[in-house]
Amino acid sequence: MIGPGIKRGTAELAVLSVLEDGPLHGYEMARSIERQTQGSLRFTLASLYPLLYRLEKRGWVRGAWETSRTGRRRRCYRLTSEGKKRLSPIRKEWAELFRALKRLTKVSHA
Amino acid sequence: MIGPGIKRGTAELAVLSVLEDGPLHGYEMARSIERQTQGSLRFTLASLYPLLYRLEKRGWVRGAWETSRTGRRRRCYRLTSEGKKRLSPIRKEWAELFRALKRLTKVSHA
DNA sequence: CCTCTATATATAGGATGCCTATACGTAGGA
DNA sequence: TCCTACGTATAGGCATCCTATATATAGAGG
Repeated sequence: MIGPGIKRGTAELAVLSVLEDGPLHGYEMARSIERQTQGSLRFTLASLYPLLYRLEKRGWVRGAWETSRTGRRRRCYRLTSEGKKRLSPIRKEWAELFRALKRLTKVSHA
Repeated sequence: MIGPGIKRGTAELAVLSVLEDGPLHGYEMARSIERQTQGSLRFTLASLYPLLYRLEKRGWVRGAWETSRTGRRRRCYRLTSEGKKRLSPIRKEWAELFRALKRLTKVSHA
């Protein structure tokens, strides 16, 4: 049974997924998601930041302030081992949603 | 670019899809969606009815009161030609979301 | 007869997640 | 000087889903 949260949480899956490939700060995450999906999926920073705070509060990601060469302060997030562990069932839930919608309708998934 | 609405509207796609196979009343829609997805996707009637009113207001479905043999009154909804026309781009948008998430993460879609 | 379950529609109220708008601030090019 | 890119942060709004509740008929079992 797919929970209610899954039908929304696209951003959560996206963020955890890009963080799996290595630490990133918020601004770069948004860019990375947009680039990797060729512009299909975009999130505003205003939705990403609160999401990152939630994820950090849960212990799925950990943020650390750093200062770039140019002296700009930014918060670099990395996936925790807890977060890595949680990603797998989330992916399974999404796969289930895909299967369900595929059965119900005729959404191609090429 | 995937619109903001698409990341939710699972119910909309589901309802329009089951109505494509023939007219149904609300209660039966919920059963049909659950059955066709083998229980993976369920909606409460409390979310389906308001959705049907919205769809009817847009002219995508049309509801008609009918009385069953047993004398029970119920509202039978059918997909309008307008609704049929709208279903196709919605499916395309979902397919795009699937592709995007597939690229981003490693959601299997078997 | 009474109660329980299935059928059937309807609305109120709440939670959540994403949005726009706005704010603050640095760096670099025109 | 102004504009764009970079970078984080919060307030306020809206849509969609949820739970809870109301109403009402049909049929089965006690």
